[in-house]
Amino acid sequence: MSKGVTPQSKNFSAWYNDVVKKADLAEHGPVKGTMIIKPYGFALWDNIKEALDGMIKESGHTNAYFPLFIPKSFFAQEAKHVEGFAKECAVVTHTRLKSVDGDIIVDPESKLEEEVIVRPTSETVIWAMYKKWIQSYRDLPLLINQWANVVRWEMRTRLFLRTTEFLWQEGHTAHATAEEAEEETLKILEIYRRLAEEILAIPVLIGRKTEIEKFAGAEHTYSIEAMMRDKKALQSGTSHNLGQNFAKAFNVTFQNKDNQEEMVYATSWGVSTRIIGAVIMAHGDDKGLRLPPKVAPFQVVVIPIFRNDEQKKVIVKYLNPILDTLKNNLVRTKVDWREESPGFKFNDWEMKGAPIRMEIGPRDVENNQVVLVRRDTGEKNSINIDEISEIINKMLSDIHDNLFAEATEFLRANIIKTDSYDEFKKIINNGGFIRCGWDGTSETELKIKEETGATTRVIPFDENPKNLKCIYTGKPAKHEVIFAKAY
RNA sequence: CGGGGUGUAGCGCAGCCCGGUUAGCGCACCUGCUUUGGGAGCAGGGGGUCGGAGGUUCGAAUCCUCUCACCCCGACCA
Repeated sequence: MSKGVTPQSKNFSAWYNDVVKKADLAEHGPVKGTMIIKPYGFALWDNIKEALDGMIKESGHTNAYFPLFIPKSFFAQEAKHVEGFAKECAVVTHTRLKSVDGDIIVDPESKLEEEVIVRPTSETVIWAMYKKWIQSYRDLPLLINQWANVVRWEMRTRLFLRTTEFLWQEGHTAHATAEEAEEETLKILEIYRRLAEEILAIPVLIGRKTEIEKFAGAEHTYSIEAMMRDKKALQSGTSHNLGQNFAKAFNVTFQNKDNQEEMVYATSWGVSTRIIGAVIMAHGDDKGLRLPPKVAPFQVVVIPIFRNDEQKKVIVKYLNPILDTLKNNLVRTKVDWREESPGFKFNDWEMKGAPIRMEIGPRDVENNQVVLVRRDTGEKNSINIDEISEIINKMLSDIHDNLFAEATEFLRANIIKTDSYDEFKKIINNGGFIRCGWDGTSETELKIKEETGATTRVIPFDENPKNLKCIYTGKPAKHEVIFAKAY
């Protein structure tokens, strides 16, 4: 096993790092906390992005692009927002370097009058623009999304989960009424749920964030929360109802049908490259990644097996019509012609999580068959090439369903209801989500966090606080909440 | 920012305490032959001046001073 990865059971963190590296997804950049997303990892992101972008557009949003740089003064406008981000902003103070005695230094003469902030998120620039764009109710709703990079100078970073710079989409919408903004916020949350469950095969809990956990500057925040295989939570997408906070901060008003001036209502929402971390940790096993077929860079990886050039020629000839068939069926296929042994390639593609492996050797050519091996179950079958497209399509869909079912069962089995704080502490220690009553106060939340490391993940939509008592204070519960240790 | 640690070949490390010929090892890489249905073998080969600067010394990867970077643990976070 020396060539494999650290087993999950031994050290989940080490397993994660090993897999990211060995599956060739990403590596560290030269500046602390930065990440190089390698071609295989980026192909995965591209597929996720394409799926999400499609859903965002389908629901009436259009893409645009706003600048990376934001004037410092823009951050003065929304107090809570600043408070939330001030401690992690990269600030541009100079615009030039110069060479002094062979050393490169920042040219002091190039100091900027007003420093420029590298966006940690784009609410402020976007709302400064929206002010110009919105005058009438006819300008609303304004439904814009952008794919961008943002920078948050975090203390502790981990590839995909928390990097100094990350990629994401951020949606920013403006509405005429509070109801419409709320509807939008929930509509997006549903898109995120579908992305997680229907595309990535990751079951999620959905609900509202508490005051403490909500976005800086939001009225309230909704999120999708996934359970990783170490039973910790990963917030995988958030949708914020910003109320009129940003409209007030940037003085964005419109005239309604009754000729009255009103403040605009806003939402913002985002999914980042962090979701790749969710894919890794929700499905991966000790052999490596198990990628959901809908986003796997290669859905079928072909391993040709031959002993000499003549056999290779035979395989190529045999393979060509099969590849054509798969291509016509829009199956993403890769033939691994590398000069490595088949055994090496089997392991390598298991590490990389390719959903289906197709082995083709002399035996298969002779019998008009191919060997298919499922990554999720390890199941191995010989099939006749005449049935190849139906079988592969079915298998890809089965793999998705199976990954989802497995993760759903895992989630279900590890959400525990309790009313005992002792049991709460035990469960949090061993890993798992807790569903329990909470008195609704931030004090209680903070104390629990301090004592156990667990935070509230969401107030689930299907909560039922009646007859429940707060897990900590014993007072009547205001809400039923999910507590867990989170990434 | 507090505590701990590490910088020697592309990667992972040994050597350093007790200075001394051409600085080693594993993986990776290159060439050749044999292999190839679960991580191939043998033979040959290329590549580093030891994070940086200064100092001690006949001599420094090794001792001293300064400095830079990164990693791990904490407070903060999608």
